Amino acid sequence: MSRTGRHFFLGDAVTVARMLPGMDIVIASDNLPVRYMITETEAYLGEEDRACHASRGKTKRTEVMYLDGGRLYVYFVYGMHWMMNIVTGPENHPQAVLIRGVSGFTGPGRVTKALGIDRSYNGEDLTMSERIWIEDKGYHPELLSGPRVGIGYAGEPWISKPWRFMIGKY
DNA sequence: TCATTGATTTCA
DNA sequence: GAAATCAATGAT
Repeated sequence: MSRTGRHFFLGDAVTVARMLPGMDIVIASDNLPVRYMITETEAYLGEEDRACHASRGKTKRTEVMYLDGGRLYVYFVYGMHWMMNIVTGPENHPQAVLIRGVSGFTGPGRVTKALGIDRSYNGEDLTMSERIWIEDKGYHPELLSGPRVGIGYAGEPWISKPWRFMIGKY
């Protein structure tokens, strides 16, 4: 059992998004570690990417994405759902990977509900935290990819970028 | 297909 | 300040 360190998260969001499915999120909020295998991710790639929240510059909400990779970017949307993202890339390269699914829970809102993720996890450092981290068990299955969900406002070419990844095969 | 729901952002 | 927006979900 080994916690994934900083180096892994300094890669670009697409690279990290492709590596995460098959890896585990370990959450120890009640002092008892519980593992969930990541099954689906999406990459949001910097200020250029109109679908990325950082495309309109640094704000109070997006500032955590400007730190170096390995931290959580957690935000609230539609008045009811928390979204959990992992910040990637070096400092001042705002990128993140949305966790869309884990074993047993499909959909980003359901994932955060299952894991008990809320605002208190925003900025949490996955390389240091006592309550949440990532482990690589060496399982890296074949992935399917496709366009990201719910970002029609971003326009082309961003709508069509195949930056959604999920475990599966044809 | 529609209602829900409130923080964040944008516009004035 | 007020108005619009929104990485979604569950019910109808």
